[in-house]
Amino acid sequence: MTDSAPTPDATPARRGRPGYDSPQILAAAVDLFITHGYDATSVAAVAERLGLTKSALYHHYESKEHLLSVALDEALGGLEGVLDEPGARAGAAGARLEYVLRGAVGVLVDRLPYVTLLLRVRGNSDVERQALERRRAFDHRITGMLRDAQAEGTVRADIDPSVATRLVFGMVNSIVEWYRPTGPEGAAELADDVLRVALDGLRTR
Amino acid sequence: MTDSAPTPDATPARRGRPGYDSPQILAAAVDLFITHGYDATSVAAVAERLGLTKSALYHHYESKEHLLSVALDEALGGLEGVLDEPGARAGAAGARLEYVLRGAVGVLVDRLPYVTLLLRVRGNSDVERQALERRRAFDHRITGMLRDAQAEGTVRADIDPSVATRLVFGMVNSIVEWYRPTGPEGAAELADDVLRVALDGLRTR
DNA sequence: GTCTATAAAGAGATAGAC
DNA sequence: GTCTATCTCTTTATAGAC
Repeated sequence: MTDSAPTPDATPARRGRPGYDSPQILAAAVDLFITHGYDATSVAAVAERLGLTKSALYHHYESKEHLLSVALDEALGGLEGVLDEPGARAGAAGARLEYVLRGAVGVLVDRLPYVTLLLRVRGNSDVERQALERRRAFDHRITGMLRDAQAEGTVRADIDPSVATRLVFGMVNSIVEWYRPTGPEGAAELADDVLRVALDGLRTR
Repeated sequence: MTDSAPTPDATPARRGRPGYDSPQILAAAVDLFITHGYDATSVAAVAERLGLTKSALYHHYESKEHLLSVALDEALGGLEGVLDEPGARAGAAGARLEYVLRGAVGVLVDRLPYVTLLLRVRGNSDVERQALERRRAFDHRITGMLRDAQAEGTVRADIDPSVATRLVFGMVNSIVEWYRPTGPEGAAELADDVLRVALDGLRTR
């Protein structure tokens, strides 16, 4: 997706040493970043996981931070993509908000490791700060949508729209802490549960 | 709260060098752990923040991990304390659940840095794994409460109690990502907003 | 209770051979 | 595209003086 444009020689049959491509290396790195934390993960550990040396890895990615940057872009691109889909751009604000919530859950599940990594970024470098800035922009667009839904009367107006957005996306984002695609619950059911709680609450009526 | 039992000499008037006590050192360390991440924060950085040398700091805490351990205990003790209060132990399950949710928000706000740190722990050492174990035990007690509330009919039964607990506590926990006590919203108002969304949802009726 | 100095290990990154 | 070897810097932690 990111750097995987085929190189001039299409390497039809692989020979000799493994020969990883960039996405495979990225996936391994992200897995380690999530498990042990970005800072606690050494480049040597990523190389070892792949059965490579550090130097071989540096041939594919110019720095540890470059790995992080590509991974964060994968997550942010997915989330921003939801906002650009027709269902998020046309119709009543309440329906658009529902569409975006469902879409965000979908991206979370589809790109679980990348979004997990994104949600752990705290802004300790330029790469991280730029990612946080894109996250903020995403949040602001949702907040605007929720405010519109309050104005049209489909969402309760007794909560500040910014607080409501943060609470609901806090709930959505927390999915990365426990959801595993191998479990009994599918992505669609998960999204249904999220929408049930977010829109109608836990209380019986 | 943790190590602050007064030492034999009560040091009535301070003389000479700063002379920090353990809680002050802990607070500085936790602040840096949160800002830059535990792994990315060096002991030297903590010492520098306090105007001390590393050696002076090692006189108070035997290791970097000991600082983490005491900080996590501060957060876990607060959360576990809520479950031991009368309001969490007697009455209808729905009311107890509501009490615990409000109490958890209170602890989050009161001990914001410590709980923030707790919520970033991933289990990379014995100290972290023990903290995660205590968090899991806390969650299980809440899940039981929610299941009881479903049985008594005060909480909707069409969502798995474990999923419901995770979603609602995902929302509660996400507060540490943005809430600052200096802002316009007080802890009680925040808890009200959380309960509104968690129990009744965003949708108007 | 704080200091200077240092040990020992590991980090990110590069050079240059194959 | 991968290797070995190495550079330089930072890390946690300790020794021992004051």
